[in-house]
Order: sequence, then structure tokens, then C-alpha cells
Amino acid sequence: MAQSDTVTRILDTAEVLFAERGFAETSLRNITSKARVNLAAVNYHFGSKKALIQAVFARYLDPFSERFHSALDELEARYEGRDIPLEVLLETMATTVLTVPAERNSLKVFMRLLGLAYSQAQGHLRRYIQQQYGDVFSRFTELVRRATPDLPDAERFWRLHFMLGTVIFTLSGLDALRDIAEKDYHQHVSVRDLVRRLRPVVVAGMNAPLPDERDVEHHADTVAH
Amino acid sequence: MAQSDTVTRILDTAEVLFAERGFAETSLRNITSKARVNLAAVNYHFGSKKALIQAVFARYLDPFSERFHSALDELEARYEGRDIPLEVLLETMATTVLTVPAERNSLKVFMRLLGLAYSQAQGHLRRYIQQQYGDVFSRFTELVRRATPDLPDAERFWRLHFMLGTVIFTLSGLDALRDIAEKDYHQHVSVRDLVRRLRPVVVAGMNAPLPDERDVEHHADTVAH
DNA sequence: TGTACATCAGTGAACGCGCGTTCACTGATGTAC
DNA sequence: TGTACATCAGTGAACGCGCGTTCACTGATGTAC
Repeated sequence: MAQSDTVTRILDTAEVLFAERGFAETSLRNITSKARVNLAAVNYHFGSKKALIQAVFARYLDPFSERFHSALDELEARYEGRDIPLEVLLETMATTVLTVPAERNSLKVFMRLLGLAYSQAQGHLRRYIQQQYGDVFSRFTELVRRATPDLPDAERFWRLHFMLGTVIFTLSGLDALRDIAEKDYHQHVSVRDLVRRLRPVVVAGMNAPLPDERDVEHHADTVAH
Repeated sequence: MAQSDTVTRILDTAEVLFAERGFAETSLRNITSKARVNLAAVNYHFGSKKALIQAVFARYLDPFSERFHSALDELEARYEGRDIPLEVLLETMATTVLTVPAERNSLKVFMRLLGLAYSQAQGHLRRYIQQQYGDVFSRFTELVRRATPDLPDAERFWRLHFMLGTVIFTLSGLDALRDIAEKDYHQHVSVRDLVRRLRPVVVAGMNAPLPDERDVEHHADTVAH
């Protein structure tokens, strides 16, 4: 066994199991037995389960953030200080997301992991991602800000997250949805096909008319907390 | 203690803890100690942790599906066989979702639970929801079909799920997003406020132009699986 | 009205189990002299 | 070239812990006669 083949085997197995069942539901024994690796090897190489989870993310997010940064560099150079159109920014992000996992396991796993990062409690994970990759996201949102000067800041913030929700939710729940879609419409759906369908929806959502101000205080907010 | 006050106390506490931390991360000991109830009471009244989880969902989804059915009855009567506009259908769904938890704990909890139902592995839960509440969802999608006759079936299917993703993702990840939003914009965001912001985005997304057919086979699908 | 019995909500303690982590140890490889 | 030592990946077994569940039991209330 080559040096630290073990590390790779652990990461490869862990990312698949985490994506399938979540972090709490995947035990180190699940991972190490499937990877045919000693149980203690996880703690030996990574230190803890938490650190393993972060390492799994880093293996996707490090190349992603690096490439996204250089894609944005290129874009800024090309537009020489002029505002980059929203469609181009979204397209660039989509392209980068699509290229990263081509060398890794699969886009499905990448998206499921992103979905879990959002939805599972795992506070440490959100903090880690925020801290490690917050800058590239900030850079992107700043460019989006310049591309949509008429959108109020808060509105743009929320719409970006709506958009993120659409994409992550769809691509991370892909398997279940794909099954239903194929059963109902006898039509195969590839990830690229979905991205193609997502594009006009996302663009239309970002460019939607502003919400009606009169709605704001129609009713008292009856929700606790 | 009145008869089966215990049952209510368990459900009230469980739904909050489940919403906060997920199912696997919430132990029966967490629930029973916070509810000041005997540990064995959960198994006595519900039979198992799984059954407790389903009971928590039923307490929201039973009234929801009942009300949504009657709201749709009303709508169909009002439109006397004519197609109901998409906006009206979406509005009706939103209104129903908003009224249900007004009597319960909070909308936030309801949405977090829906988000968890989608994102956590918990196969039994998705099956349970599908089986118990699938009919009302089918009825709704059929009405949406009639309201959008120009949308190809597959396109409508995907857009409905895009929309679902946006709403569930946003409302279930609300706390984290709200924190960021308040930090950045010093502006409190209520759930009703978010629903108001979601409306035009969702409508625009559903009515977006069809995807460009030429994109379909621009590149081979390089993604594994 | 009184007694015997059944029902039922709730309890306290224990069960076995799988979990993440730790630790003393092995055995191969590299380095110094 | 040979020997002593250090480094490092990996291992096997055990640690204590918290988990969901079970079980024998209690004590209050309702029912039959």
C-alpha cells in the first residue's frame, strides 16, 4: 500500500457515505470497514470525526475557490472595470461548479455535501466554511451587486440565497427527483440538462419585480421568537 | 397533571428540539428531561422514536392537508370549472402554510421540519409523508398543470421542485440566514416578510422563458453516475 | 355502600449496543556515524 | 558496509459514554356485583 493511500481511501469512502446518509448517521466504523482500513486510522490521520468532515469539504472547496477566483480574475480583466452582466456571473459560477467534481467523485456528492452543510445542525461546519471560503463568496456577491444596481441590498441578499436554495436543493435531492421524473416522463435527465433548465428560472428570479410594499404589514407577525 | 398532558409536553418539546438539531442529534433523554417527563414515557405513549417523529409531523400535516383540501374545494367552486390562475394557486398554498402553525408552535419549526424531511436520510419519514399526504400534493400539481397549459410537463415538474427548493431551503435555514442578514443590514426579518419577498421570485421563476434548446447537447455529460 | 378486580398513565432501573476516542504496540523505512 | 536509533503509518483491543428500549412495578381511577 503506497504511502497514505489510506488517507485517500478514507476520504473517498467518507464523502460517499456522508452524502448518502448525513454526518451523524455515518459512523467511523461504517467508513473504515467499507474502506477496508483500520478504525483507529481516522483518528490517527485526521484527529477526530469533525476534522474528517472538514477535510472532505476541503477536498472539494479548495479547488473550487481557487478556480472561481481565477475565473473572476479573467472576467474582471476582460471587462476592464465595466460591470459584468449578471448572466455572465451566474454562468461563470455554474461552469466552475461543474468543472470541479469532474476530477473528483461526482457532482451529486458535491451538491449533497453543500446541502448538508446548510441543513444539518453542525455549527462547526458552517463556521469552518464561512471562515475558509467566505472571501470568494464575498467577492462574487460584490460583483453581483454591481451587476444589479437597482436591487436594494437586502433584496439582493435574499434573492441570492433563494437562488442558492433552488440549486442546492435540486441538485442535492437529485436522485429522488430524477426517479420520479423518469417514471412520469420517460425522459433521462442529466445534471447538465438540469443546469440548462435552472438557468432561465434563476435569471428570472433574480430579475423579478420588487415585492409589493403594501404587503409588509398586512398582518401582525404571529410567529414566536 | 391532566390526562395525557404528558403526550402534549413530549410533542411540544420534541418538535422544537428536532427542528433545532435534527432527529439523530436529539436523544429521547434530551426531550424527556427538557419536558420534565419520564424517559420511558415516550416509548409508552408512542412506541418508538420513529413513531414520535411521525407524530410530530402529523400534528402539523394533518391540519395542513385538511385545510389545503378545503381551500382548494373553495377555489374550484369559485372558479366553476375555469382554470385557476397560477398566482392564486400559489397564494392559496402560501396562506394555508402560514395559517397552520399560527395555532401551533411556530412557522419556523414547521419549515425546519419540512426541510429535515427532505434532507435527512430518514427514508421512513419520506415514505410516511408521501403515503399520508401525497394525494393533496397531487391535487395541487394537477391544478397547476391546468393553470400553465403552455409549459411542457417535464418543465413544470422541474420548476415546481425548483420553487419548493427555494421556499423550503430558505425557510428551514432561516436562522443562519437571518443572523447574517441582520448583521449586514441591521434589519429584522420576519417569516411573513420573507414570504412577501419570495412571492415575486417564485412567480417569475415559474413564468421564466423556456430554456434554450440549443444548449441541450453543447457538451457531453462528463459527470459520473 | 362496600369490595374485588381491571385498566391505564406513569416510573425507576437496568439492558445490550454502537459510538468516538485512546493507548500501547508493531514493523517498515530512513538517517547518522 | 554495518549498527543503533528515530520516525512514522498503521493496528488491535479496550475505554467510558450515551443511546433506544424493556420490564417489573406503583398508584390512581373506573367498573361490576
